[in-house]
Amino acid sequence: MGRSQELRGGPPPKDPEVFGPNADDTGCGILHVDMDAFFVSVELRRRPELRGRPVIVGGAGPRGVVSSASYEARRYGVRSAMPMSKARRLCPKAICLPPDFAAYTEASHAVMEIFREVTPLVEPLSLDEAFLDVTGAQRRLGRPAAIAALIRSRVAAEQQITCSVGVASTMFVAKLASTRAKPDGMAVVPADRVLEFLHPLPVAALWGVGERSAEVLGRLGLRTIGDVARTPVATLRAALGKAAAEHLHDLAWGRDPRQVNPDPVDKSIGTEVTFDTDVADHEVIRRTLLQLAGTTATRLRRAGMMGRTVGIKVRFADFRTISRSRTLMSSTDVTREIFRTAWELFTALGTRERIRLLGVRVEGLLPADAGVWQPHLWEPRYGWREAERAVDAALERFGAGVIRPASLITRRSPDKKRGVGHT
DNA sequence: TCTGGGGTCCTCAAACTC
DNA sequence: TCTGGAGTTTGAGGACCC
Repeated sequence: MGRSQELRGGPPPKDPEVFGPNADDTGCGILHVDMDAFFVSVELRRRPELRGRPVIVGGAGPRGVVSSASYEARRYGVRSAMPMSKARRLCPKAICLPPDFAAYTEASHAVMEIFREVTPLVEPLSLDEAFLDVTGAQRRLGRPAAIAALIRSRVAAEQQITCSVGVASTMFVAKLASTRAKPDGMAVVPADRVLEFLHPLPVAALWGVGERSAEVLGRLGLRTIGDVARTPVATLRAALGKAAAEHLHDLAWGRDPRQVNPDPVDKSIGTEVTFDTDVADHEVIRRTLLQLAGTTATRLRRAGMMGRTVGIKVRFADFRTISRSRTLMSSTDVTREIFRTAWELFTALGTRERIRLLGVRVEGLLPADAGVWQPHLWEPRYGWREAERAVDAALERFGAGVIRPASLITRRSPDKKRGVGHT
């Protein structure tokens, strides 16, 4: 969940007069709402006795990372995406909780529902943040800053979660503004003061600049967004490529043509797993790929989508990561077909190396009812697809785990992270 | 220190098509 | 029929986002 505040927004030069809640919000129809330490906040609702204490939500296994940290834990240097082992070292007193995505998803739906009562133009970015275009809601609900305040108070009152809101004329600036407002605050960037807001910020605050690009820009002597703005696009292009150069130069001048899109379509669906300990046994790998294919296929069917390209991702013990993919004759959402392709892609690698992570992904998605699915000539009218749909229905009714491929049935309860199917 | 899992988008090269 | 070039598709890899 997000990069650290230092990297993202730099030291926030808080000036309530200029970028505070009372700044001029004329023409600032875009809101970016970001929940504060969302996963932790959801946990604290049901465990209020933990309030005020350092709390970390993260993977419990030996290779888990921090998903969310309370502000008390952040004081010790704990950050999201940090290995849990390091987080525990930095803050031994922290209470560490395993993630409960079902609870976070439910809380997220409730919050998004509040947003949709304000405007239909809501674009969720993840479970804990969303863009809202409130341009059309102003006659009904008042100025953008007033709408932002309304949202903040409703989320706090109805969900017992604080959030921060950025109010601006573009999505990019609204996002930076919400970062500056954290925690539990609001920032307004007046349309005529965007450059004043943007240019002192570090280059890493630009959307699309991560560690690598920041390093490249640093070698050019570019430290702030203002530096990027004043650099000829041709120079940026030579360093970063055409698309990135033009994109960053535009953002640096406050130009962001994107509009809030309430119906973004999924382009791929996939599942991956990191083993607790590296695995070289091909039988374990085969079973893991079958399980990953099954999960992916189930998610595809649940989403009503099919895809034509099947890909695998393999991360070796030394963290080298490769991917392989193959485009099929027609789209699929069938476990057997996805697994068969994934296994063929894997065996074609001819590797015996120890593996840390395996992933299966299906790309090139189309709605399943788009009529693009073509059964093969030799495929029976009612085949695996129908069988798997029946399994979906049974799982829906009787719960996860009641049905699974015979090759995944083990005497022990399955634990994919230890390698599927040790018997 | 030792790096999750879900994704998107871009670049580049090779293969393919016209 | 062969060939070169342009455009498109595919596949791999990497950077980045939350």
